[in-house]
Amino acid sequence: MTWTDERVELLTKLWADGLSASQIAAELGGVTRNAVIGKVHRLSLSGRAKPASTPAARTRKPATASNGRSVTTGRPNPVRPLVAGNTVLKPMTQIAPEPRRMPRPVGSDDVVVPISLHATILTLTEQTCKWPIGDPSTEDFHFCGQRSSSGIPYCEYHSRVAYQPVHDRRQKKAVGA
DNA sequence: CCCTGATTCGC
DNA sequence: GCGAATCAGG
Repeated sequence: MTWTDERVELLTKLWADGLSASQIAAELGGVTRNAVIGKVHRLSLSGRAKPASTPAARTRKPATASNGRSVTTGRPNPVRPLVAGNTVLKPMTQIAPEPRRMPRPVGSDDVVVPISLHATILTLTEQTCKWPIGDPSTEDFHFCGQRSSSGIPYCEYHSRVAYQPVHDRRQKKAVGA
C-alpha cells in the first residue's frame, strides 16, 4: 500500500482527531498500526496536541548488536503534558463528595444489562463490543466496550441480543438445566 | 491479557 | 521512505 496524498490526508485528519494508530490503520486498510505510527513520525505530527518540544535522547540499539542486550534504560524524558482529551473545560466544579451514584439527568432507558465499560468511539477497536448504550445525542452515550470474540462486533451477551436465533425452534429437547 | 505510542533499523 | 520488530508503559 502506498501513501497516496489522500491517504496521508486522511491519516493526518484521523490522527488529529485523536484516533489511535490501530484505529487509523483499520480505517485506512492495508496497513498496520506500526505503519501508521511510522508515517505519523515521518510526517512529524506526533505528539498530537503538544507544541512543547521534546528532544528525547534515545540511545538504544538492541537490534543487531553482537552482545547481549544493553540495559541502558535511561529515561531522561518523563515530562508528558498530555492534552489529548478535548473535553469541555469546566472552570468551576463543585466537588461532589458522593462517589456512589451518578444522577441520571438523561432519561435514558436502562438498557445496560452487562457491566458496561464507558467505551467511547475512541476506545473502540475491532475487538470491543460496539453495542451502543444510551442516546447518541447525549453525553451519556457510550458503547459496551466489552471484549468480543474475533470478528464479532459485539460481546457475547450483545451478540445474542443482536443475532437472535430465529431458527432452532424445532429442536428444543433434552436441555437439562 | 488487552491496549497505547515511540524508536530503531533492515529493507 | 517504509514498516516490522521491539520497547516501554497503561
